[in-house]
Amino acid sequence: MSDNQPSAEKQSYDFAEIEARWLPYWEKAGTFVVDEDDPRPKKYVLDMFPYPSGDLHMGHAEAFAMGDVIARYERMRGNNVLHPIGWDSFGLPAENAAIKNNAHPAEWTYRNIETQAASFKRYGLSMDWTRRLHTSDPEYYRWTQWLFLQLHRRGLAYRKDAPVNWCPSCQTVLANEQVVDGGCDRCGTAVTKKSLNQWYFKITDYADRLLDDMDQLEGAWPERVLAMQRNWIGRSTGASVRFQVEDAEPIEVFTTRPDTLYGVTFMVVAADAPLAMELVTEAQREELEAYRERLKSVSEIERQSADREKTGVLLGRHAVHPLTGESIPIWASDYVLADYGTGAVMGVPAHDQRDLDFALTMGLPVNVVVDTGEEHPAVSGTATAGEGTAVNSPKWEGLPKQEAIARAVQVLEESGAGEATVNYRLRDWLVSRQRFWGAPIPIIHCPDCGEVPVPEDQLPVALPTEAKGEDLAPKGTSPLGGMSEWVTADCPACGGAATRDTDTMDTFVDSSWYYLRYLDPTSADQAFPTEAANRWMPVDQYVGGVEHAILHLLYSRFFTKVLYDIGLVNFTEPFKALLNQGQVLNGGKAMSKSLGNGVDLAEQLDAHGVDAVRVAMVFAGPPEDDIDWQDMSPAGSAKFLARAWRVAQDVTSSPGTDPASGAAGLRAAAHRTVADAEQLIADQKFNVVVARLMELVNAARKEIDSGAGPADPAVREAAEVTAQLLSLVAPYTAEDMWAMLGHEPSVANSTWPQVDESLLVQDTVTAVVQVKGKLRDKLEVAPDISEDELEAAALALPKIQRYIAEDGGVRKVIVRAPKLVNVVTG
RNA sequence: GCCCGAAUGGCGGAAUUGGUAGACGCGCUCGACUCAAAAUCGAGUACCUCACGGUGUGUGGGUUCGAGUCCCACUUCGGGCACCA
Repeated sequence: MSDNQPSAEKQSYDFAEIEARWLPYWEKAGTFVVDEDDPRPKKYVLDMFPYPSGDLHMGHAEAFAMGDVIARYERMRGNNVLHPIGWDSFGLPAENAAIKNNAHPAEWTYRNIETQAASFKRYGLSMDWTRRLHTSDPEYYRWTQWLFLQLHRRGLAYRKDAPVNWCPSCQTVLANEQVVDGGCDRCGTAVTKKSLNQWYFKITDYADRLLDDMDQLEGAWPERVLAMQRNWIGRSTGASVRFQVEDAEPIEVFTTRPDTLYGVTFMVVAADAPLAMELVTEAQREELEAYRERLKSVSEIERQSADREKTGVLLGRHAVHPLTGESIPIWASDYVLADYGTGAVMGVPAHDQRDLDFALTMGLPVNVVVDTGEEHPAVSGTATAGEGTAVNSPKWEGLPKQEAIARAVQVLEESGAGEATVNYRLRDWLVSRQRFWGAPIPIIHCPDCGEVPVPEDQLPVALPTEAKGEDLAPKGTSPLGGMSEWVTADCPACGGAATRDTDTMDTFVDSSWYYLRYLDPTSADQAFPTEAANRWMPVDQYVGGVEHAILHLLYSRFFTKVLYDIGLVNFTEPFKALLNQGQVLNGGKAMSKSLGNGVDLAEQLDAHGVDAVRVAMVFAGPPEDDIDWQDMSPAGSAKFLARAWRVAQDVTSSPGTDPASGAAGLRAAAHRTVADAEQLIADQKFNVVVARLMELVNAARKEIDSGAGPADPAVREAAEVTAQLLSLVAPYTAEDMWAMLGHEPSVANSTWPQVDESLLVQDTVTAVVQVKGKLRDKLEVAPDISEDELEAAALALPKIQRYIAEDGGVRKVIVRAPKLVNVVTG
């Protein structure tokens, strides 16, 4: 290793030279390649894989710096660490670039991947590059298709006609989760509704498990992510109630407030649901059709606005109240959602604000059936939805809310008019897309046999490689549909002429299982090896942005549960712990081209060095907080790194020197730093780890310059500890220090320093003396001082005696030996 | 509207279980070295007060010998969901 040792004469810290020395070394030595047969405990540390949009940016730099701290720490702690990298490489931007440049999306995609890969390597991440994967490789999406077929086989992938979210700009459908504030989450265009036949995954079958299994994640996932998922799944308990209808099928509704049943004065069905057309009388048909026509021009953003004026059409038909036999008018309105519950609701205007707004607009009666002590809703305009006592409700008169609900359910069940029900906000996952650059859905449509899965041995259904430019332009139907040679296929069942399904899968399908593919990314026999999955999974630490709090994480959790049910894995949650790193802002705002406040990562790396940028990222604040580039100082970080490096350079003792005889103060500082770092890393306070390291470097500097001198064994010990701890954040500098100190590379594979507990025991501790809770004096005492001794010493202090005399004597003394005495006077 | 989270010097942020508020860094001031500069090293830096001392962790209350930390009410900011019956 003599090649790697800097020459003996003093040089100055040169990050470029240090980077040039170690980057090729790690690659050549395979420092971070995982040994599957390593018997040590496993740790799977995973960063959310990037989308290849141009080069890496500041956000990547932060997130991957955090993940690498954890991976490197776990490695030095004696674990066999799997820390892989790959690319989420299907998706729209590649397709748009291809249309613009008259090229195939693969060109843009793989060029960007190479750029990013080179940047990731330069960034010094402790990745196992041999496991690299790309979701757009046929070798990968073959298995995405295979998984689709497994879901299909179990009835979890199905097609239905339904109103779907449609982005007029991207010319494709969107999942519910991809509609943000009524707009497309990619381009922001207002989403419209369109009735289409589309593929869905039946995630709703897993709603309960997705909720209940969150118990496993409690404490290890950010609370807000768990809250968002709970909210998204939105379980509400209540009752189904059936209302008989004159000359038609009964209408079933869902309600969370069956106790308000006596307050029903009307019913409403979703105007855009087929049910409305079924119920409408001939006399009202024309009016309903006109209303439905008007609704088509209303954007989702408008429609979702809660304070919008209520509109609706009377259907001319009446339902029968199941308890009173009263006749109830049925309306159609757009304030009722077609795809939640049954698409119909019972209107209880007194106790539901939306129903009240509707009733007041249409002049419908408002009957109070829960006495909450508030003003009559018809007068106040505010529905009373809170706690209260049932009134005008013969079968549960006088009961408080919760009891009334229970009683109402019982009454409904006895009368056969309804039963207790659970409803979810979660909808099935719409997975088909009318775009080119994704995994084709492996289904063949046969005029005789219908929907036929592509046989597994014929996977992958590969994308055409010659398509380019205008071939890929969005047309409202999949571009694949225009490639007739590709579309034509023989039916696998009957051999007759048939056509391929021309839609591709949502890219979130690709990313729902990639963490399993890393376990054997090149396998041509299986999606992933079950044995290795059960050994490596679940991921011990997942790191990524909070923007995936719902979509990707929910889908991955769903996939894992499906795989568990199929018997392919023996765990039910994919990610044991989750760290959401914050964003890198500039001037309080997210960096963006339109604001012109972007900071180029490569320029910063050139100017300050990789390590300085990484230290700046980690030191700027707690990992989960947003950090602002304006508040950061990569130059300051570089200064610290140079300081640390010089400490190692100044060490004159030989490697292997016994530290026992070294300066006691510095030894204690070094061991205290290691002990603190362990706790701080467990608490994910990486910024404080850096602060502690700065203190240690300062202490070592002082010892060298004005203490025991550079030859003191404690200086070597401190330098070694610094190199090891620093390697979590600044791998290049640390590696160079480690080599200067005469050790074999790599510091990344060195053993985490052992804390000598006896060095942490201090000779004296500072006891604070308070009078009535205010700090008045301090005492240096032995750590094992008795309470009586400490009290006596404190009371004997002249300053304290003065306060006692002034304040009228001692009333009480609280002693917490050896840290504190509080004298209560008066 | 509902659900989460946050608020500490000029700035980013520290502060196991309630027990020295402001670690560490940035910035700023001064000094050493230098012909000079850079780099480096050292000292100082919450606020008020000449000082003794006093005041201080978004606001107002409370619990406690003692509160940044616990409880109640509120304010502001950030995030999520939202006509989900």
